[in-house]
Amino acid sequence: MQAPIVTIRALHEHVDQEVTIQGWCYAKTGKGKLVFLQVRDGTGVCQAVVFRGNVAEEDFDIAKAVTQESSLIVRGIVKADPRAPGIPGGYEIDVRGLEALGISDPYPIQPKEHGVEFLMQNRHLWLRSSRQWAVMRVRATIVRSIRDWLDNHGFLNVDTPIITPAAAEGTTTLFEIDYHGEPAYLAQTGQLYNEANIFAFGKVYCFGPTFRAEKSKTRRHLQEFWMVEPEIAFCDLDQLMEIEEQFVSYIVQRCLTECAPELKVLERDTTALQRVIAPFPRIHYDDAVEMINAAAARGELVPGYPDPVPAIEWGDDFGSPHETYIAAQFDKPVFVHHYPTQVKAFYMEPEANRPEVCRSVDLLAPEGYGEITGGSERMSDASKLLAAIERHHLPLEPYQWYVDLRRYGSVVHSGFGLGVERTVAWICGLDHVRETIAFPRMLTTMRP
RNA sequence: UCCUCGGUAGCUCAAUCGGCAGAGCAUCCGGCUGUUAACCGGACGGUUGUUAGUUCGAGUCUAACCCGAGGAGCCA
Repeated sequence: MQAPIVTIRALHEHVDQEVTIQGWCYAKTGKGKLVFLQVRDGTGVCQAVVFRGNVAEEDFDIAKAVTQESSLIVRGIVKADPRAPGIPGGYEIDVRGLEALGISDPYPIQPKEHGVEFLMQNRHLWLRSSRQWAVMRVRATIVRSIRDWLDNHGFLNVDTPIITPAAAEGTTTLFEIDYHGEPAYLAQTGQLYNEANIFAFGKVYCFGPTFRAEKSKTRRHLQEFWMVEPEIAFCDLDQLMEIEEQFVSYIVQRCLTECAPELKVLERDTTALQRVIAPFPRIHYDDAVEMINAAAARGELVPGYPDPVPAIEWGDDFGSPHETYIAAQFDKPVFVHHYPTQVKAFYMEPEANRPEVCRSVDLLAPEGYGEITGGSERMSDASKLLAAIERHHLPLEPYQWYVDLRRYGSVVHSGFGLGVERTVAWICGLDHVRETIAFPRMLTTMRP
C-alpha cells in the first residue's frame, strides 16, 4: 500500500492515478468475478470495483468476505465515469489491492426504509447513513457560517454560564441541579449576561447549548438545543432586523455554495433557498392578526394540515397554525414585529406612544419551519425595568445586577437568538429536529 | 398534561368471520464480468409489547399497564 491516501471528496483531483482510500464498506453487491463495494470515508462515498483478474487471489477473497460496515483500506486507480454512484459521485476506484481491518458483525441498518423508533435506538450507527451524514455536515457548515459572519462583523464571542441561579424568563420549565446543596438551573438563554457583556465589548454573541424541560413532544422541540444569541449596543429594532436578515441570508447562501453534494443527498429543493436574500418582508403584529382572521373567515386551511386557520384575538400570542399560515404567505423568511407586550418577556421595550405593543420581532422561516429567531429591543431605562419586574411578579434581588446595567451609562440595545436545530431542519428540508443534532435529547428519550 | 394512531422474525410488513405464524430484505451456503436497495437456487430465523380476562380455541375480542409516533399547549 504505497499509493497516497486521499479523501473521496478529492477524488476528482486524482483521475487515472493510483490512490489509497481508508474507510468503511457502505454497501456491497457482487456478480461472479466482480465485486462492487460502496466505500465511505467520512468525506463522501465512492464505488470500488474489484475484478478478479486485477487483484491477487487472496484480495479477491477478502472482497467477497467483506460485510457491510467492515473497515477497509482500498488501493486502486481513479476512473472518471458519469454513471458512477456515490457522493459526490462520478468517480470510481478500479481496485488493485484490498485490506480488511475489521470485518463487521451483521449490521442492523440496511439501505432501505426503517422505523423511527429503531433508528433512534441505533442513533450511534444511524449517523453513518448518508442522509444523517449530510445533515451533520450541513449543520457544521451552518455553525461555521454563524461564527464567521459574527466574527467578521465586529462581534466578540463571550460565552455565558450554563449553570444559573434563577429563571431568566419565568414561564419556561427549567432543569434543576444540585449546586453544592443550593438549587441551580441549566440555562435556557444567555441573554441577560449578554446585556452585561455589550457594555464591555459593544457587540457580542454567546453560542452554546440551552435547556428547556418542557413537556413538548413535537417535531420542533428538543430538551437540549443550541442557540446563538447576538446582542448589540446602540441598536434599535429596525437596525436589529437589518442585522438578522443579513446574517440569515449569509448562512443560507453559504450552505448552498459549500454543501451542494449534501443538499443533493437530502433531495432539498434549493431554488427555495436561493430566494433567501435580504431584505426580508416585515409585517406588524396588527396586520398579521388581520391576515389570520381574514383567512379564518374564508375557512382557509393551514398549509400542510387538514385543519382550517383558527381565528385569533388581538393580544394573543400566535399558535403553531398561525405561524405556519403567515410564513406560507411569503417565499422568504418573514419578520413579524411589535407583538403585544403582555405575551412577551418583561425586558422588552414597549413602543413609546403605544405601550400595549413592544419592540419585539420573530423571524418565521418559510415552508412551515416556524420561528427560527426571536429578538427585541431591550428596555434601557432603569425605572421602567423595575416597574416591569414588579408587574411580572418577579423577585427583585436576582435581577439587581441586571437593573444595574441601566444605571451606568445605559444605551438603546437589542439582540436575538437563533435556534440552530430549527435552522438546520429548514435548510436541510427535514420534517423533525431530532435529525439535526448527533444525539438528540427528547422528552422521553436520552439514549444513546 | 390532553387528543389521535401504532407495537407480529435482526429490519420492513402481511395474516379474510376468532380456526396450522407468513413474505421480502439482512445473515450463511452455491451460481453469475457492470451492479446501483442487483438477480437466481437453498438454509437459518417467533414467549405476536406485558399482565389478566372472555372462549373448545386469541396475533385477532375486553381491561389495565409499558413503549413508540403524530398533534395541541408552550417555545427556539
